[in-house]
Amino acid sequence: MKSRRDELVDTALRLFYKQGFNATGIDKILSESGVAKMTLYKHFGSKDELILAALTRRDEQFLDWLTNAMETASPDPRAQLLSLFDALEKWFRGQAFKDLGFAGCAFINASGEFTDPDHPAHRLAKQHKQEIVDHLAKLCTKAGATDPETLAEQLALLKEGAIVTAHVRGITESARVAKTIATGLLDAALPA
Amino acid sequence: MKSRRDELVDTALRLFYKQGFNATGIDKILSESGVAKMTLYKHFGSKDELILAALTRRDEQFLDWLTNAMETASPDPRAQLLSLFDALEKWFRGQAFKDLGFAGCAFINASGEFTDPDHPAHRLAKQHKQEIVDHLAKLCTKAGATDPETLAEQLALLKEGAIVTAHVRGITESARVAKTIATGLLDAALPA
DNA sequence: TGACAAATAGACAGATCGGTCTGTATATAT
DNA sequence: ATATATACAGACCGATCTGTCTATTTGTCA
Repeated sequence: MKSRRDELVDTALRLFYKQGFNATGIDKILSESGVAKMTLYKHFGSKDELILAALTRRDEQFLDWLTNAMETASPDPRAQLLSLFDALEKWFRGQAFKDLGFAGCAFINASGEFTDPDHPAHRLAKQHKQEIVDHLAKLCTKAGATDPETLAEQLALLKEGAIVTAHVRGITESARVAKTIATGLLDAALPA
Repeated sequence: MKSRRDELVDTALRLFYKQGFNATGIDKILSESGVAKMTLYKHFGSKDELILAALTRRDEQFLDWLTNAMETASPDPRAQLLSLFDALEKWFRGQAFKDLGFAGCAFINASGEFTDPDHPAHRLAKQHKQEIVDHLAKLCTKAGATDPETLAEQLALLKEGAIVTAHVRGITESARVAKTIATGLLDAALPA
C-alpha cells in the first residue's frame, strides 16, 4: 500500500512532468492526490523540496526501467548497448511509463526551467545524466572497447539528441536514426 | 534606434531565456525595459503573444547567426557542415550571443514548459528545428550526398545531443564529440 | 473504552500574477 | 500654437500562488 508521501510524490511527478514545474500549483497536486495541505508540509519543507523528491523518484524509476530493458534484451553487451535505442523508441511511443506518457526528458525540462547550474534541480539533472553515462561506460568496457568513456559519451549524446528530436518535433523515429549512427560507432570501436 | 516594441521583445527574450517563461512576470519585463504596461498591451494582446514574439525573434536571430557562421567558415559545403559544430562550441562558451549567454536552446526549453505539441510555442519550436534541418539538407545536397535528407537528420540529431549535453551537464566539449561523429558520417556519405 | 498520533478540511495571510483603467507628459506635424 | 498620437506612472481588480493555522475526524494500540 502506498504511503501518503508516495501518493504525493507520484502525483507531483506526473503533474510536473506534463505541465511543467512552475506552472503546477501545490493545490492541484493536493486535490489530485487527495492529500491535505498540512500533510504535504509535514513531509516536505517547501515546494522546492517536493520538486526534488519528484525528480529523485523519476531518477530511480527511469534508471530501473532502462537498465532492466537493456539487460533483458540480450546477454551480449554490444547488443545491450544497441537495445538502448529500442527502449527509447518504446518510451517515445508512450509504451514505457503508462501513467506518464512521453513529454520529453524530465531532467532536460527541469534544466530548462532552472537554468542556473547550481540550482538543486539542475544539479540533480546533471547527476542523472552522469549515472547513465557511467552505466553505458561499464557496458562499453564489457564489450571490449579500447576507450569505453569516449564511446559512452558518444552513445549518450545520441540518446539526448533522439529524446529532443522526438519531443520537440514529434519524430519517434529519431530513436532509429540514433541507432543507425550508434551501430556504425560500435562497428568501428569494438573488436570483431 | 530601437522601437519600444523591440525593446520589449529583446528584454522579454533575455528574461524568458534565463529564468524560464512561467517564472518571468510581466512586471519584471516592464521594469527592466523601462516600458509602460499599457504600451505592452497596445502591442501584444497577452503575455502568450509576447512569448511568441520573443521566440520568433530568437528564431530569426539564431538562424541568422548560424547560417552566417557556417557560410563564413569555408566555401566548401562539406566543411560548412562540419563548421556547425565549431559554431555550437562558441555558443556553448558564451561567445555567440553576448547579452544572452548560454542557457540551452530556447526552443527545447519552451517545449519543456509547454509540453502540449499543439501549444503555439511548441509548434514554433518544432518549426524552428525543421528550418535548421532544411538548411542542413540543402548543404548536404550541395556536398553531393546521395540521401541528403537522412544525412541532415543525423547531423541535426547530433546538434541537439550536443546542446543538451552542454546545458544539462555543463560539458562544452560535447560540440567536439558531436563533430567527431559527424566527420565519420560525412566520410561515409559523401564522395571522395 | 480511552489515549494518542496522523491526516483531514478549509479558512486565512501576504505576495504576486496577468490584465484593465485613468490621467499626465512628451513629441511630432501641421 | 494647436492637434494628435504615443508612452508614461501607477492605482486597481480578481485570481492564484506558497505557506500557516485551527479545529475536526480517522485509525491504531493499549
